[in-house]
Amino acid sequence: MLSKKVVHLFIMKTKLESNFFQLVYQIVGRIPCGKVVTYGDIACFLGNPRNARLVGYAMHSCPEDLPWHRVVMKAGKLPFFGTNPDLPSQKELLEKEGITFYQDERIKLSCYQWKIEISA
DNA sequence: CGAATGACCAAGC
DNA sequence: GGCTTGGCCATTC
Repeated sequence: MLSKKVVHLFIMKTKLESNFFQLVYQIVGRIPCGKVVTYGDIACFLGNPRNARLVGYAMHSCPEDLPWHRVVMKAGKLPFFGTNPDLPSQKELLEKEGITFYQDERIKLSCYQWKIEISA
């Protein structure tokens, strides 16, 4: 986990939009290619380990340019299995980045989980 | 301001 | 291992 100081700085930085959602968006937007993050990790990073649900709620109304597909559940499952026929499914997007899955559509978290860090 | 909502999580069976 | 239950708390209505 990160030091509280880093988290504090990060929050200060994004204080303009002190909304929980905005912070979530900031983090998701910084996820590197080929990596994934869990809802719980994001919640932890923001200082509220129990807010995983809110993170998911934030994703529900996320901007289109956000790589939301890199956010997965803790068990490695995909939270939102492509309901939109027009858009590529989350699995497809991840596979395109070189991420592979088990047969049961679960991701290999141990390999791809990203340690959240904010280095400007 | 109170009540409902939710792309989650951990514990229990 | 999978399914069910309760709790969490910011956002919305």
